[in-house]
Amino acid sequence: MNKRRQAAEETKKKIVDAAEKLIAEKGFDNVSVDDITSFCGVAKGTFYVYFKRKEDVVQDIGYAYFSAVGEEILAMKESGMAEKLRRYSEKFMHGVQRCGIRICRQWIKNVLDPADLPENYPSKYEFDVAMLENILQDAVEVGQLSGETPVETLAHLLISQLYGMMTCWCMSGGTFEPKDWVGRFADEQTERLFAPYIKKN
Amino acid sequence: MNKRRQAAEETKKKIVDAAEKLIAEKGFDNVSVDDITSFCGVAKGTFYVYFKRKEDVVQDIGYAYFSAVGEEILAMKESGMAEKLRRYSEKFMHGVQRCGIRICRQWIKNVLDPADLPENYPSKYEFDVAMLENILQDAVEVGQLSGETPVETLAHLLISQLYGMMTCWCMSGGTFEPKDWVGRFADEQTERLFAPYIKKN
Amino acid sequence: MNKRRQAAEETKKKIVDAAEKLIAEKGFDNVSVDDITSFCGVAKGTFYVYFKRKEDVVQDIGYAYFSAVGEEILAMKESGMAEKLRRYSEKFMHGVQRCGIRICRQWIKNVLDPADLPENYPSKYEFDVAMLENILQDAVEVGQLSGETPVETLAHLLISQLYGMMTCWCMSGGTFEPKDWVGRFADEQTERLFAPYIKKN
Amino acid sequence: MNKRRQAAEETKKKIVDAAEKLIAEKGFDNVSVDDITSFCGVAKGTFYVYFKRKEDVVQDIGYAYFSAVGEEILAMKESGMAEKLRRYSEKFMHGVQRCGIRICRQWIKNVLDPADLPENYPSKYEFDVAMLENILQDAVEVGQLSGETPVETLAHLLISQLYGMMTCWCMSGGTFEPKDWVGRFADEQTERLFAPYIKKN
DNA sequence: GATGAATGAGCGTTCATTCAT
DNA sequence: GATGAATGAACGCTCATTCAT
Repeated sequence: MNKRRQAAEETKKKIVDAAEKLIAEKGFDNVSVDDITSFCGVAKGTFYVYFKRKEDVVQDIGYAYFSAVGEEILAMKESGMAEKLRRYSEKFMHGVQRCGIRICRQWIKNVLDPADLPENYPSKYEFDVAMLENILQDAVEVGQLSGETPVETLAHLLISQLYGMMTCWCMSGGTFEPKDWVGRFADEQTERLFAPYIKKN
Repeated sequence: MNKRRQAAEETKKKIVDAAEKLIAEKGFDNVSVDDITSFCGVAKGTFYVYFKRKEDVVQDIGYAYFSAVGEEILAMKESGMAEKLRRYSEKFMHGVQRCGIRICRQWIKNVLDPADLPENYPSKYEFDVAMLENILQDAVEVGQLSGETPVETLAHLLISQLYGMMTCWCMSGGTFEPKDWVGRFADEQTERLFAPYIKKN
Repeated sequence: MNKRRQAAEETKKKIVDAAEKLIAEKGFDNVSVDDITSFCGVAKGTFYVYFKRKEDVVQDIGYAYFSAVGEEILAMKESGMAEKLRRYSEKFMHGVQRCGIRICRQWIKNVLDPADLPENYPSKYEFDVAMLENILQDAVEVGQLSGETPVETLAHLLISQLYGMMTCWCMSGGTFEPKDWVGRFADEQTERLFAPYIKKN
Repeated sequence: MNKRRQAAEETKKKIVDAAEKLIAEKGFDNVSVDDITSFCGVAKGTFYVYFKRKEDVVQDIGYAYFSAVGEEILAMKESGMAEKLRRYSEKFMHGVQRCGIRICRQWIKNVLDPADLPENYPSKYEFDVAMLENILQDAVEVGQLSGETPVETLAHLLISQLYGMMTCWCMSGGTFEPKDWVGRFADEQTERLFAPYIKKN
């Protein structure tokens, strides 16, 4: 039933939101599953209906935001490739700042030490790559990128750069302004990366 | 007897050094008391001979360094008050950088959340204030500061500023250079703070 | 309606078959309800439509086989009582071997520790006794056993013997050949048990 | 202190004895650490002072018996090698029977699936091999076995045979009489194995 | 002062079972 | 009848802390 499904979605959202709030505040290690579930009024076991392991909830934090970014870029029909990429990078780093250091730290940790993630459980990194692949594939189809564009490789490369920036930002404790870096990246690195495949018209 | 005292001092130092090394490397939460004691080859219980709680060991990290700083300033018989204060701040922040973020974070945590510290167990913050009071009191006695100098208040104020800087440095992940800040502080804030009490001669 | 009934019967069979396969392979304790239901493609809750507790599914394993045995004996119109009993015992132990130790162990466990079985949920033991009672009652009616035959008592006694053998076989890990034992039993114990009530003709 | 040590030894024994009793009765999977510790009146955590993991306690069951066997064989100064080996095998299998199937099953499981045993935690298998090596080495030194005897290899071979018998005995549910097998082994296999190294005098 | 055995609260995780849809 | 989201008790294990020796 649609209603059942919707209720479940809401429960999951309650858990993710509680996790986001508590982890951003106290750090991943200082928040227990019990804290999260009792904060949002569900049973402890319910957490494990939605996440195989405590760590996995972190992957879902910011999901709504980052999904919306993907949609937004796909909707930019009038814009050139360079602009799309710059906007994507900007929005991405904005999301990073929005989620905060503690959560980013956990994202990075999960990438560095993927442990035994169940197959059908994509890390945030994989989610991000997949979304960018979508964007690039779409650009190929509407003729903004050439048919030879190595979509997968480029997606990995750009996302890696963004994760690198996120990491630096975390390690720096959040001082430097990612927007400045993004500016430089979009104008230099990224453009150089994509230049060979961008079609002029 | 002296020998026993000395042996005890050495045991404590072994523990503190082990704690410093391990915490700096892995973070306070990821180091257990067992890790610390087995690393330096003493029994678990010995830890609690010297520290009431696991957190307390952090207060002693850097103790030797910060003590030496105090001694050094007191020995600067020829220098003016402004120079002493500037030097103190510089050395202080140098010690902060030397101990590293993970340890500073724990210092700050202990100040923010003093919990149920046993009365006769001064936090690092209190230790630092007391030392600065010593320095200021000495300056009053040698006539560098006026007899009306609110020693305690000023000590708290300056240490607070330094702790503020330490906090910023931690939150920034260690990027910005505290020395620059110290320069400005010593020249402006600190001087303004102490100006009314500094005696000209 | 008939169709619905049939569909339900099939669902139940799917569950029992999955349970049989998995339990025989891994043992009752190492198979979860989730394992069973996801193995046969039904929802977790469906299991509880058919069984009040996880343990109860074991009672239904081999049901088809043991039912068929009962039918077969009832159909042996031409045979004498001794032959019927011997055939029943043989077939019974054959079914036991067929289901395997792990499942038998669980049958025995359920008999030994009936816990809070819901009233209308006969254990396999009760099912077996009831079936044998049917066979004996039929024999009384066709004149093979005297009217004084204590049907219920005898059924319990014989089934107990067979369960004893099953238990021995389980405890022995399945080495000795139950058929040999059955041979001796049918010829000695069983015959002596039933002798007073078997009518000669 | 000796007293402390002794008290600890007793605590460990209490735990092992409780584990032996409960596991032999209900099987490893149906006994929790809580069951064991509360049965013998110690705190849950105490269990983990002595054993890294729940499984490890099984390795210590029967320890006293098997140690005594080793001592006994070493004390058989007057006996020939063949007799020593036969006695060892007999006593070993007697110990196996004494501990019961459920515990043997767990021993075998731990050998088959050593998981991540900590280095200094020998499995029962390793303990048994080491003890037999001792016995053989002693025999070499007193001149019963030649200097060329491949002590380690032979120890492994004989223990493997005994474990093979234990496994068969478990799988058979305990029916066949290990003593008979041992008889044959000691007379045939074992003697053939050791024959080339036994010195006649 | 030093020890290390003992403690017990707390954590992450599993899973049989319930029940509204 | 079938579903699957929700539950909560129970488990294995960790670890800061206490205390008799």
